[in-house]
Amino acid sequence: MCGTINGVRASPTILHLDMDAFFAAVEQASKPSLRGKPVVVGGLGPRGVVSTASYEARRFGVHSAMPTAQARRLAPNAAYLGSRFGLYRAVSEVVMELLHELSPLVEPLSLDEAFVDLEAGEALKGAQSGAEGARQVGERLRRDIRAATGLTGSVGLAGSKMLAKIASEQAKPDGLVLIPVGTERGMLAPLSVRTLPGVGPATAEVLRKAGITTVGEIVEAGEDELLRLLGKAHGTSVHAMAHGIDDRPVVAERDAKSVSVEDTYDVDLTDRTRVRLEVERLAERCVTRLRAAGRSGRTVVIKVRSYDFSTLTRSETLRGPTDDPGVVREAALRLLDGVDTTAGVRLLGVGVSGLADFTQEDLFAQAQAALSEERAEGRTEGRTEGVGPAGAEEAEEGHSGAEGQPRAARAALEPASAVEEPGAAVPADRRWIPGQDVCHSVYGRGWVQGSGVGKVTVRFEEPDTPPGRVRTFSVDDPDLLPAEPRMLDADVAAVLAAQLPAPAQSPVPAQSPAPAIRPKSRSGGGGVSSSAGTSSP
DNA sequence: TCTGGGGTCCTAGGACCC
DNA sequence: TCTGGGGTCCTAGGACCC
Repeated sequence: MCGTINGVRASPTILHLDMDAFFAAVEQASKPSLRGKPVVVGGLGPRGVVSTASYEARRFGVHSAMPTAQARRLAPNAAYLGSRFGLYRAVSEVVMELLHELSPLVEPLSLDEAFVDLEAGEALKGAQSGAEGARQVGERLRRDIRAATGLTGSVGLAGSKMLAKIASEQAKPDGLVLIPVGTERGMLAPLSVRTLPGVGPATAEVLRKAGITTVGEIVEAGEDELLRLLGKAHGTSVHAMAHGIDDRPVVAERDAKSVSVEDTYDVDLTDRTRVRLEVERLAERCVTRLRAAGRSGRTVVIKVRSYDFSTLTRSETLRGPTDDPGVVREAALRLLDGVDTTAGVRLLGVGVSGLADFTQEDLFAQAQAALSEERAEGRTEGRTEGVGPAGAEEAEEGHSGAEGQPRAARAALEPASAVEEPGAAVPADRRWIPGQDVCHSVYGRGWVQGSGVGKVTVRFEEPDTPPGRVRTFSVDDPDLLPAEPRMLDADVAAVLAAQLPAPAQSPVPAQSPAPAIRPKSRSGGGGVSSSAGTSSP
C-alpha cells in the first residue's frame, strides 16, 4: 500500500460519489413535464417531511427534513410527490454497479452515496499517476452515470473519507472537486465546525458556547480543551478531523445490526386497543423484513413518541435469537404494557436488534441443544411464560410464521401506511398517491398528479415521451390501474441527454436564480406542475 | 404548521459474577 | 464479615447520519 501521512494518503485515491437531489432527479427523469420545475419528494400527509427537493425547489428555501406543510407554503406551485423507493433502489443498483467496476472496495452510505477506494481496484492502472489519474477516473464515472441513467452525480476525490466527502459537497451540483494532498489544513480552517462528520446541532452548540465556530478554531483550542468539552471518544475524533486526520478505511457493506419499522400517525392515537393493534402490525412488518434478510434477533425494542414529541424506548432481550412473528409480537405487547399511552401517541415503532445469521435450521438445532441442556440441568419447570428460550418456542410451534397468521392480520401488513382511515378503508389499489405510475386502458401510461373529492388527475407521459396531457377520472374508474414504474435506462438517458445542457466538466455556475417559476405548461395542455394532493381550494 | 423513517455509535447506571 | 475492584450484560437515552 502507499504510505499515509497523518492518516491521509499520498494521492487523492478515495472517491466519494453523491448523486444530485437523487429522489427528485429520478422523478424528473421519469416525468418529462417536471424537468426544470420545482419538485419535492417526501411524506405527503399532515405530518410528512421532505426527503429531497430538486434544485429548482431549493431556490424557494425548501430543503430535506423540512415539514412538507412548510414547504408547501414556501413553494406552493412545486410538484409534491410520494417516495417510490423501489424505483430509487433500482436506479441505485445501476450506479453502484458502475462503482464496482472501479474497485471491489465500495462502501454504500445510502441509496445515493458511496465511498470507493481506488487503490484497491484496477481503475487507476493505465491511467496517469497521482492526482491527474484520479481526476480522469472521476470524470469518466460521471459520464458513465449520466449515460446509464440520465442523472448527474458529484464526485469528491481526496486522501481520506472525510475530505472526499467535503469535496463532493463542494462539487455539487454536477461537478468534481479534488483536494490535492497537502492542502487540506488550509482548506479546512475557515469552514464551519458543522462541516466535520459527527458535529451536529448539539455539538456545534457546545462548541459555539466555548467561542468555537470554525474548524481552525478547533485546532487553536487544542486537544485538552476539546476532550473537556466533548468527552473522550467524541473529543478525540473531532480534534483529529479538524486537523485533517482521518484514517478510517473504506469498508465494503457490513451486515445490519438491527431492523426496525415505525409509523407516525396523522392523528394521535389514544384508544388503547388501537395502540395494541398497531404494535402488533408493526411487529409483523418488522419480522417480515427480518426474515427477508435471512436474519433473526435476540432483543425486541418498542418505541413510543407521545403527543408532545417526548420519546421513550423499552427493550427486552430473549434467551435466544428468534424470527418468529408470534414471539416478537408478544414481547412487543409485554413491553407496551409498561407504557402509559393515555395522553396520546403520535408514533409507534418495533425493532429487533442483536441480530444473528441463524437460519430456521440453525435455530432448530440450537433449540434442541438448549432443551437437552435444560433437561440435563433438571430444569423442567414448565414453560417460562413467553420470554422463554426463544429457540425452543421456534421448535415447538414450527412455522407459525406469516403463513399461519389469521387473514386479517396478514392483510394488515399490506397498507404500509400510517394514514388514518376513518370509516371504511380504501382498497389498496384505489388509493392514488401523487407521483405514482398508472395505466389507463385508453390513454396508456401516466402518473397521478393529484386526487381529492372522488377524482384523480393523471398526466399521460412517460420518461421518453414529450410532456403529456392531463385528464381527470373518478377514483374508482375501472379503466385506471396502478402500474409498475418505468426503469430509467440508457434509452431514457439518451432522450434526456438531448434535452439537457451539455455535460459539465467543472461545476456549472448556478444559473441566475430565476425567481418564482411560473408553472407554465410547455405544450399540449394547460397543466399545472403542482400536485394538488388532496387540497383543492 | 411544527418536527419521517431507517439506521449507527456512545454513554451511563445497575445487576451479577469472580 | 467487610471492602473493593474488574468485566460483562442489559437497559435507556441521546447524538448523529442520510
